[in-house]
Amino acid sequence: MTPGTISRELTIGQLAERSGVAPSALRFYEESGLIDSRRTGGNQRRYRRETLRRVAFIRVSQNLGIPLAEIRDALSLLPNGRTPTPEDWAAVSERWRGDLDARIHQLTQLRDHLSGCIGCGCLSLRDCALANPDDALAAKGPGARRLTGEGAAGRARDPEDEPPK
Amino acid sequence: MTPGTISRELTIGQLAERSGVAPSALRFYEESGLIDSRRTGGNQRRYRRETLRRVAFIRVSQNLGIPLAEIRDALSLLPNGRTPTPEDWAAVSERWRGDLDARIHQLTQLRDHLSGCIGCGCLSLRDCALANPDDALAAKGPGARRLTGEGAAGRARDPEDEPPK
DNA sequence: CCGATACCTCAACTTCGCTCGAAGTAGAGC
DNA sequence: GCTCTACTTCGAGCGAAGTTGAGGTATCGG
Repeated sequence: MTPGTISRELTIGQLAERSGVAPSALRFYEESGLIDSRRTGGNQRRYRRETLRRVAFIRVSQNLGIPLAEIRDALSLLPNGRTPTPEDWAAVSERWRGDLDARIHQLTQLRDHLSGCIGCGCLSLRDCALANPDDALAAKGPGARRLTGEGAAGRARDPEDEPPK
Repeated sequence: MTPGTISRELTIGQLAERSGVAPSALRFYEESGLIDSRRTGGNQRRYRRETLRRVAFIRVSQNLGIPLAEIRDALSLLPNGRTPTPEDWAAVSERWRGDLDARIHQLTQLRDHLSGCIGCGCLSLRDCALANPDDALAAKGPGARRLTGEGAAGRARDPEDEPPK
């Protein structure tokens, strides 16, 4: 390589270090179709620098509680071939906006009512939307728990269950 | 049973129906020390009605992304023997307050900056706190993913990775 | 008193998101 | 050319949060 031309590609170790994601996880992401790489003559992975951005997006999204499969779908909106522009990224991010809004709303409600609600009998839920994961968001909310659809924690109001005092 | 004296206890089926949580899950919670029951002569479970409230709390907390082990710890603050008062519940709920506040803050930041941030290079993170799960909350944030400590998604800023256009 | 339905235990299996180890190969520095 | 480290694949295992099924027992309504 001529001087001044630094390698614009990353090895898996470099990508791991810079993204803070373990090589094993990166291989796993690749296997799952979230990122891709080209191979050297000796079968080693080389990543475009842009992949750093992809990995960052993946971690942020995971943090949001979105499963990898869904993140993969979102990433598939990015152009292949061409390096994504800020506009491309904005379009992808837009996907989470609704989730994000709903989730913030839900958590805010929860914060403002949780303590009182549990004690008072409201958290026997039903109308109290707090614990109510019937909306799509809550179901996909935090994490790998694909609460298997169906009204989890619904209809629990119990007139006979009034706390003492 | 004398008429007028309705059974104040619930079978597992009744608890399941009213809480929206499957019997298998309730047995699992019991095994994990989150709820308890007395047994009939024939070895069947009978739950105090108060358990409904406990289960509701469990689901709400899970929804927050808190693992069962931690929920168990929180629930252990409730008095044993005596039926919890609203004040008891408030104390338990107080435990999540910090998490809740931090999480809301994080998601709000994310919402307000996500699109721009990813495209602009900021989401190569480091200073941009958005994807940064170094704080305790994010780690325990969504779900069963105990991101194994260590700065996941840190130091990824790359001056050489400027998007085109 | 009988039968239907709901319950019991226990072990095995599932999904997600990885990690670990073994056995072997590539590539960079001296 | 040699060595050392970083890489490769593959299969197994893990932890969380349950579900499923087999084989057996309670309890309730008629």
